[in-house]
Amino acid sequence: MPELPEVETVRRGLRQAMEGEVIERVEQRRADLRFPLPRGFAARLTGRRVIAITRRAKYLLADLDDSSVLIMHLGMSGSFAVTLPDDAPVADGFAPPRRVLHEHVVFHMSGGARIGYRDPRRFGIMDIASADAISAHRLLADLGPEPLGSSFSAGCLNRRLAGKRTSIKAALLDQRIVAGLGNIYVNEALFRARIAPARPAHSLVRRRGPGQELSHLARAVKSVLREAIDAGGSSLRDHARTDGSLGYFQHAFAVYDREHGRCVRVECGGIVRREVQSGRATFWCPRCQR
DNA sequence: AATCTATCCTGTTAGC
DNA sequence: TGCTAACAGGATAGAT
Repeated sequence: MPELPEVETVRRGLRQAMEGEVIERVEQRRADLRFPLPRGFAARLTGRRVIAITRRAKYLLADLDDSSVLIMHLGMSGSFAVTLPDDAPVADGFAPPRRVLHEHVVFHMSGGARIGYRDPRRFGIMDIASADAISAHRLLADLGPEPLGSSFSAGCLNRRLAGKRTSIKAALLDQRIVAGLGNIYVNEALFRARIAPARPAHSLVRRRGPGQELSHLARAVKSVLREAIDAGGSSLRDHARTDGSLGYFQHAFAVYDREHGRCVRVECGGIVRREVQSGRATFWCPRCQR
């Protein structure tokens, strides 16, 4: 589920509960998620103080006080739930704590927070790496620029899309070109930029530097991600903030999951279409996206 | 080299 | 109501 805005929302929640605190205990309830958890996973984290929770693309990174880094990816269905000591249910004796289904890892923090990682489909990832080699880690090494960073721009797209014969939609989903977009936000950004998803990527490239289309596109990517972060992400099925509250950017979708809907540009009058493009649902307004 | 396809896994939902 | 099939926000190994 989670794309960059959802991961960023989760990061902000984890900061509250983890930064500056010591991981006092780790419960590991299965040996693997998408990949096997590293050897000695719980032992290597126990007693470590969390210096910072950062994000690279859709990866969450917990910098620890021994120069190691806990790398976490939510895959399609991963979520974190933070329970603070104050949240403890009043002892009325009628609500025994029910074991959460598909909760695979639990961190118990020195401040009393309980942080449960739940991931029904188990496409998520956890790994521990050394801080000095973090950007060379196999999961992070090939990632393109952060779309909200200063290195991502129309000029950057102009260079990276040159000669790409694949569709602009597939290109934006490629984490090597720009890192953090997924299916929802690619659809939304292309709508904002009024670019048809099936356009060959190279057809947007201009020899002498980025043209209007890529300028619009770079701006659209940034604006849709910023607005989604401000809304706490999009809650379709799995995504919730770490306190359980829902994001609400799904109400702002212009095209995603709006097949047969009227184009939100009222003067357009087009009808949103859905088509499967390289195996993924694509939504767009054929009238204003060209 | 670039680009597609199938696949990991489970839960939800659309359709019969 | 109950069953089955299709589909889901990701990423990648392997085929072409």
